[in-house]
Amino acid sequence: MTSSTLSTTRSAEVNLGNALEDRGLRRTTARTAVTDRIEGLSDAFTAEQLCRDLPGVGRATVYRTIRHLVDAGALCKLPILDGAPMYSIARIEHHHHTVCSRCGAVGEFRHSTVERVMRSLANEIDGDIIGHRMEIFITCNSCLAELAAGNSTING
Amino acid sequence: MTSSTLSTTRSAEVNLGNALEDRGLRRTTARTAVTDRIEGLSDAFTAEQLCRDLPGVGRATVYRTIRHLVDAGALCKLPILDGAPMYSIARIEHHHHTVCSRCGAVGEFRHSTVERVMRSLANEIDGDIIGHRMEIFITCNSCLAELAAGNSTING
DNA sequence: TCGATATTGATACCAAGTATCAGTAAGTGA
DNA sequence: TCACTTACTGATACTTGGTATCAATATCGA
Repeated sequence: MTSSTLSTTRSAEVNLGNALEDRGLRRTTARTAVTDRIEGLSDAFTAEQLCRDLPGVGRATVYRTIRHLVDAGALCKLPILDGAPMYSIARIEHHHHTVCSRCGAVGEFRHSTVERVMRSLANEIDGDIIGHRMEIFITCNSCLAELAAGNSTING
Repeated sequence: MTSSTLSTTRSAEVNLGNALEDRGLRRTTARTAVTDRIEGLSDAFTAEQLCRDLPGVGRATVYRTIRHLVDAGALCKLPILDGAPMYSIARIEHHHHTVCSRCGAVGEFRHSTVERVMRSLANEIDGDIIGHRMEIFITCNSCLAELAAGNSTING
């Protein structure tokens, strides 16, 4: 994480409740429970995980609140190859994701070169480009550490 | 489509039946029906679409055959933001996809700059990069033509 | 406080995909 | 060609992820 073009800066000012109010939605106890829980999570999550974490809030309400937050641009929905999509708080406006293929941890990053490539592709793609999505699959540092520890225990 | 770095070359030699046999799977009438149908499609497709097209083949068999083909690397599975994943024949070994957000048409492309960006990101991402995925959302040329025709009829 | 209305959550439902398993087809050796 | 083993099939039931419905309830401005 050395280049100035790469940013994973986290803003502490994310307030999902405000994002809902800004869209004219009421601040209810159920919605507050959902947004508080999401803000308390450090990683990406699935809708079902949130339902399990909040047994006092109905499934329909959890799904509805997530949808509102995605519509508001406060959450990003990340389609996963197998299984339910994951959601993460959109802390950086336009960004891409790293997904650890071992533990599923999702990170955000932004790299100016990716945007430059998109501009250069614009001349070469048949049709009008209206957006793009990029995911980088990694083995994250903590998994690498675990793997190394595991190997040293087993093998020597 | 002018640059030599961008390739959408289609090889006519794709044979999904062989891909299955190479994995030690039997060449059965049901599997042949599925692979023939897929080879006859010009565009990406969903599993359910294939089930509808092949009423004589069981749903389970269609899903199983698709899974085998994906495992064999002969099909690529494309997670879509909402709805069922789409599948397309993997004609180019490593490639990315363009997805028309109006008609859903999926194209393949390969661009050397994308790979260069990946190599430059390797130094800057926390963890080991093991792969990546990129989709470009477009309005394809035929949709643009349709839209233009529709506008000229309605507005002028 | 009142009343209009947005919201909730239990429930039923739908779509996509998988597990099960008895019956069948395919390959193989005699 | 036959018999036999084993892979494969497909009907079915099930699971998972998510949405629609709707009566009851909470919210918030007047």
